[in-house]
Amino acid sequence: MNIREVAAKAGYGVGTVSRVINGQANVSEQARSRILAVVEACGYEPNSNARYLKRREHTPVAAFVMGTSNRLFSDILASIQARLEASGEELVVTYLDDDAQEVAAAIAYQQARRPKGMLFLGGERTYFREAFDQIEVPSVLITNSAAGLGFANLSSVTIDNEAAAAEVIDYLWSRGHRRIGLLGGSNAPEQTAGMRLKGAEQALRDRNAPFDAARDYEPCRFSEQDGYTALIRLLDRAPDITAVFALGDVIAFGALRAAVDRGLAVPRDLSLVGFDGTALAQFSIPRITTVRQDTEALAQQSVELLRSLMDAGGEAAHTLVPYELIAQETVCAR
Amino acid sequence: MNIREVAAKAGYGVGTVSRVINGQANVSEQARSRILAVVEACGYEPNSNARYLKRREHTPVAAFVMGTSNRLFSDILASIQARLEASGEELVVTYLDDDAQEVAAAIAYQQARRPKGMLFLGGERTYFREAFDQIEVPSVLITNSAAGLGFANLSSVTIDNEAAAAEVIDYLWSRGHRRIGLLGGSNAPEQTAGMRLKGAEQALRDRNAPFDAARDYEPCRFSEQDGYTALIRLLDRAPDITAVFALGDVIAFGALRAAVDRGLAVPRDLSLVGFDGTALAQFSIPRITTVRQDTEALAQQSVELLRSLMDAGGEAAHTLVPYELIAQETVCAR
DNA sequence: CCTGTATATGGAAACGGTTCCATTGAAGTG
DNA sequence: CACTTCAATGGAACCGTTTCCATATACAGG
Repeated sequence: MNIREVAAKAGYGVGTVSRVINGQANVSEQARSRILAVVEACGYEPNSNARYLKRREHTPVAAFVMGTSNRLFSDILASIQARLEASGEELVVTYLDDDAQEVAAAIAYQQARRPKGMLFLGGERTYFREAFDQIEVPSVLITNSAAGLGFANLSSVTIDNEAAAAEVIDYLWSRGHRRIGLLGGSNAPEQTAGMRLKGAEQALRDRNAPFDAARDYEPCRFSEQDGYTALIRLLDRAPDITAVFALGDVIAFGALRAAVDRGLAVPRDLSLVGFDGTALAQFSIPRITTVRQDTEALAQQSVELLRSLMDAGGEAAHTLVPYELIAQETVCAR
Repeated sequence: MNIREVAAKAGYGVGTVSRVINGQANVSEQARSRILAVVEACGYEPNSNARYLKRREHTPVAAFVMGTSNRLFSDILASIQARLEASGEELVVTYLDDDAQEVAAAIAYQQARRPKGMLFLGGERTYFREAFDQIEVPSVLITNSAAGLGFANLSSVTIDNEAAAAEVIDYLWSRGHRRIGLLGGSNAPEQTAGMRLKGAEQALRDRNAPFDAARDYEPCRFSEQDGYTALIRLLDRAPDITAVFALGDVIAFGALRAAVDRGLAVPRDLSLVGFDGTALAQFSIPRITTVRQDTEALAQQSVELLRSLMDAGGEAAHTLVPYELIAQETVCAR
């Protein structure tokens, strides 16, 4: 069933049918209803390839997810998907390891099909600047800030990671912790973990805390296994820390396990704070004190922003959404 | 840049260029290398819409994920994605709640674009039979068996859920547990949880265990929150159970939290077994005894099966992959 | 040298939409 | 009534591929 058959059945020309389908003006009420009746009866669906070919648009919105382990991203993604679908847009998702070559190749691959827009969830490496150089369509980084990157096509929707991290340090400090370890992310300064790191370090410096990044900070990827290994390494190097701030819940979850395996009771022997506010923190034993990111708000803002960029164009924008420190069971006073 | 420009630049006709790009025979070595050089130099990428339009194929493989909370699915999905990409295929992922209307609509929507094939991850409801009625392209259920459904287009790749569940019961029984509660899934008999339920019930009956489904089984969705609530309800009803078999790790994770909140020590007061072998079970405190599904094998078999169905057609097939009971820390002897 | 077969190539047609231009008829205007 | 304007419509051309058919060239066998 194609548009010419529909036109023949309805007794109109293909042009009129096309106008009806796309809701354009200059169609009589009679033509509209007659054509819609035929469309309905035949279950006709326009061929999206032909449509996109002619419109010279391409594949739908492309999303890239860096790292599969991060529950936060599944939650956000599901919400984004629902929102796009509500307005009849498709989403093509690519899962990636946080690896330079792979990311660059995937972006190139997707962009060759000229998507209307792209979304990026997560990613921590410094290669970002380079991989992003090739981006030509409106794109939104989610949970990663693009504010400092200065690309005209790169918008972002995040929480204020720096402030949130400072708040975590403030919280730990007020509970008497002085020697605080940091866990997770890379040292790519513009990316999510980098911002959290920066906020935390600054807060520690502001209080003249004895913080030495080389000793008290252990970078790692966002997965339970990496969090586990990282805490072991951190404790070997800095056994006198009384609290650990893990820059993500998955990391904190792995670290919690590592602490217990080392015979440390949490929070009695070691306090722990996570980040993201996922189910992991909410249901683990003990419940992990964390910073909740509003996944719904992140999804909503991203979609809204991307749509306005795709439809109307305009400058890249950088939106902040609220966060909230959730005090649970993995921090105690010293 | 389109194929005609490439042809002109290389000094050949469009037919030859097309043959080169698609790796077909009857092209001279000289033509091939000359054309490939031009393609390389211009960064030419075939327009996928035009290609699909002409080939009368449509959108790429469509995947449906029921429920966002299941970590198992993220893992499998990432692996599938990588495998499809390796052979130049795209994957369009739709996340869905496990809700009848939504699922039916999403299938209809995707199928209207005539994908080459479809993949389904999870899903527990009885509506499946009806929603699947409309499926016209080769499709593979992953972790859900389609063997009993009898649809010609519906293949499946799963573990033997019935046997695995029986093995869990066997394990608990051998540790002295007689009153065993079951948690999770719906009572849709053909679906994943249904098969596990059936296997577990049968194993209990085989041993003349005092199992009463109405009392000792509490259905729930695959999320931590649902697992939490479900265990509370189960314990209210059947406080004398000594072990709980949760039909998924997310459920077990939530249930573990619920047990602790009720003041029950796991495993001393209550033993717990999960299912899936995700990071949740591996890192939780205590580590949850579970059945590991080989996500790589599931992904590999699914892709292989789907590809052969898409390329060569043929009968629906039902593949089993191995599983493994992993005894960890949430079961103790009675 | 002629014919037959295999290989290499060019190019038109077709896939199913959208869009633009031409045409028609009706309504509005002086 | 002649002339303009405008809404409604039809249909050809085009988007960028693939594919099929026609043609050209090479080479083998008789």
